[in-house]
Amino acid sequence: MFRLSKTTDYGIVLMAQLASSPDRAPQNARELAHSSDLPIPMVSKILKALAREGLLVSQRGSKGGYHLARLPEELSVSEMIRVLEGPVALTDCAAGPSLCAHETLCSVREPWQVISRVVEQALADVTLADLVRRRANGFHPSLRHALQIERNAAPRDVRE
Amino acid sequence: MFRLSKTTDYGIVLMAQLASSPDRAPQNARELAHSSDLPIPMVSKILKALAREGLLVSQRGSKGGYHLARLPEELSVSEMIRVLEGPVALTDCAAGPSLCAHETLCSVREPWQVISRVVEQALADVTLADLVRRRANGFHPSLRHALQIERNAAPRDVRE
DNA sequence: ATTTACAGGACCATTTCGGTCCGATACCGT
DNA sequence: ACGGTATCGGACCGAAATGGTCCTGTAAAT
Repeated sequence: MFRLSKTTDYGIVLMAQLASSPDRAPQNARELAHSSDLPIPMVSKILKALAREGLLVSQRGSKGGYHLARLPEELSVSEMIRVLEGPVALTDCAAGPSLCAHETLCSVREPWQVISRVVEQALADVTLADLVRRRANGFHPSLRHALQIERNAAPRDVRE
Repeated sequence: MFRLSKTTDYGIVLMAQLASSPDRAPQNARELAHSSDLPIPMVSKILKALAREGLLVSQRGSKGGYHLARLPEELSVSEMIRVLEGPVALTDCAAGPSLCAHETLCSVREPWQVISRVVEQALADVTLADLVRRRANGFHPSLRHALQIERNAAPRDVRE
């Protein structure tokens, strides 16, 4: 259905939760599960993955928990997705060579690579810090194009 | 895994196949299956869906087949995806209201809507005609940003 | 009338996804 | 040193989506 998996979705919400904590103190799975209204085992599993991949730092034992491994400004949405979901690519052939049997004779492969790169770039232009800002004003300049359209409420290509 | 489904992938390949046919004569499922090296039943199923949704026009009977309902220049990738896969949105909450139980208290919902719109815009800027061009030079101006990066081979955000 | 080809389904196997649970290990406070 | 907490790593499971096939009916051309 072309959605991010729940795991990724929740993962980013959790990262945002951590980023918006005022004192940036470590939070444990139970606290995060409570504040984001998600089941604890799920939250725990996702946090483990994020820590294993180096986006979070874990602290075991009593008074333990997780905190961000980097500043929210230094962490792009594209990277969070890549870590939880794999390389950003709309098709297998755009992710890497020899993943699709038809790639030698397929004419749309190159375009897919370009499109995937455009999408990735858009996701790379949004940081975790942007996500926790109250409004969308601080987004990267390259997103102004789409934001403009949104503000003017004059979509060009919405036929449904 | 954040990929388009095979159905959508194949569907777009088939559309490209139809668009690149020189005389734009209707082609039947068997021909298309052969030229794209995909199983006939699968191709048939996808073509039916595309016709039902109005992207293709079907002609029954002998000498029948499918042809494009619109000019390749007038058909965006975003629309093909929307037809085969549903609305372009990275999360449920970005697709529409009341699809996610947490949407009232979730802080990242607005950003997701913006991001989804950016992605959709990128996909809307590529047409079927672009896909069948031999090179990617003719893409929409708003994609130059990413294309530049590709040409210069100086990616900013590739840590893997 | 016969042949061709789409239309609309039902149908199925396999994988993925969302979610849970457990034993082991590490850390803190007393 | 000990007990309480909390993460770590992994197995595990049911349900749903995915990829793919097949069959019956109907429209069109010769």
